[in-house]
Amino acid sequence: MGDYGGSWRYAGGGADPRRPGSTPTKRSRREYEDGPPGRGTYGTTRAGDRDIGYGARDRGYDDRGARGGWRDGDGLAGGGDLMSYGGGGLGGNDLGMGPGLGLPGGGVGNMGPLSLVGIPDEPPILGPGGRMVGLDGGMGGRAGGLNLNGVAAEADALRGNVDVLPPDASSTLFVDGLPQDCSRREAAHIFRPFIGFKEVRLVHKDAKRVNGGKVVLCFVEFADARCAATALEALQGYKFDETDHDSYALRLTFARHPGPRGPARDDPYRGGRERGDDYNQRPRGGGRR
DNA sequence: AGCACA
Repeated sequence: MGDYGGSWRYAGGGADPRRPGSTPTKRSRREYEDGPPGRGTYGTTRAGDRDIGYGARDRGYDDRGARGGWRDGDGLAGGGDLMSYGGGGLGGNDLGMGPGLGLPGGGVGNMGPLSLVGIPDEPPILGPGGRMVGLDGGMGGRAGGLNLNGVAAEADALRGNVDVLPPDASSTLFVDGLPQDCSRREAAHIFRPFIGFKEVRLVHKDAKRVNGGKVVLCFVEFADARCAATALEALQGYKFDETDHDSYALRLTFARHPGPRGPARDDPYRGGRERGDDYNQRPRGGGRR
């Protein structure tokens, strides 16, 4: 029962970037980066309808992605490579969220964070987008005609109901509860499927308890707060081993001091987003030069 | 509950 549970929603229901007809070629990718900063139309939230279950937690999303056909590039960053996901290109199963849309420099803007949760071993599901929130930027039209295969609940969940983000929302997630031996690569696999994912930073700290060992903290950078929020909600409580009830469950919050190292200083997108006060106040580069 | 990197 976190603070965020159900109290807000986020833009879901983007079109699947890989859907035919709007194939994100390298050329068209540029368009995505220029999505209008506007708010889009926030759908109303239906009260009581929680647990969107983007599937990250209840579908076999963990390992298949990791071992499947990732084309890894550098293996960790979200941006850059139009990888074919699960080896499938358009065949998307898995989460179907937009890894194919790894945007360099974080340009997702307010595109619906999720295209759609894939259903393993189901035919490809295209972006729901019944109502696409603020996605007019460059997807080349609305995502009509989806094929939801009659999964009504899924459709509802993905329709893209949005409320405002929590006040402390930021583009950086703080993730706790990773196993000690979790590698950066492994952590990145968890978040990469989410649109707007950029980077994972692992931090090894000593546990508070003296007898405790190390604890692994994780900071995940997203293109914007809404993308982060989507991942937060979807992965909250995510268990590494869902068969083992005692296994690690992720706890995700927004980072207290979102200090995105990126976007790079020359990234034009940088100006479009508000930054925390203390970030700007923070001394940079140690004094005079 | 636990928050680092530049």
